[in-house]
Amino acid sequence: MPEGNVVHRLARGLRDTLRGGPVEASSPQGRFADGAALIHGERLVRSDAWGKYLFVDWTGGHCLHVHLGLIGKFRHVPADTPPRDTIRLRLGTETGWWDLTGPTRCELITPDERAEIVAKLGADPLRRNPDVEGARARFAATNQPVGAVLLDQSVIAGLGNIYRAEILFLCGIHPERPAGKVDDAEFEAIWSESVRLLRIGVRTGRIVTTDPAEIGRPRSRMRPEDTLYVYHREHCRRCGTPIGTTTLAGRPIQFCPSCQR
DNA sequence: ATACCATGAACAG
DNA sequence: TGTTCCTGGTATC
Repeated sequence: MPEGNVVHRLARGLRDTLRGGPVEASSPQGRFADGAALIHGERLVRSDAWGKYLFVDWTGGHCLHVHLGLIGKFRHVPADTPPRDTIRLRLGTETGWWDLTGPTRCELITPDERAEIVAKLGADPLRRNPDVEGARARFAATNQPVGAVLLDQSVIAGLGNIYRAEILFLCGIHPERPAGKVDDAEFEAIWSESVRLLRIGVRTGRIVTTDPAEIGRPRSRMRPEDTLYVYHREHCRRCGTPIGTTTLAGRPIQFCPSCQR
């Protein structure tokens, strides 16, 4: 269940473990047998994440496009792990396997198709030159609730349901506020928190938004129930106020009625 | 054994 | 806005 941090971490993991040797590719489930056959024996050239989209380029010119969707996983497992029949794609070298299950998309695409996907994505806080001004302009131009805009991948790419709730909490902004009424300082805070939190998410491999000083232990040793302020909580982790829930962009979002205005 | 739910998004209407 | 797809851990019988 991935937000941008997971996909960027994945891109890095594939790069680090598959680089060099020819890859062994198969589709135990069968639904990607043709694609796996085309990748089989090739070498990884590039592994790249844009928001929640993963692109892996191979010698021979094939580009593998993977989107994990809500339930997809791409796990690094030991070389002796038996293949389950739900594995859409298995990639590996002697060091171990990468098993892909439950993706929304797993396909080989052309450079043009890749460019079309990337063109639709907004500023990715984890990439080099994100279009922050574009995101700012989109905020200013809409009266959609800010909580809905944060899920729109064409504005900011990589945030999901957990990050949107936590970022708005940290910025003290009520999710139903129209994005157009977010002022400049608040937009800057939303952006800088997106960058900060996603980076922590890539580094640690999980979403931790709470302040280690506030919790009293380092992120690496935080209990799961202490890692978030509002998402899926009964009470605000900071002030104890009962959490409110509303639905934005078709999905539930939690907020603290006391901390967020 | 079965039901339900989840960090997503494409598609229909 | 609602429906659909994909998997697997947990809850419930």
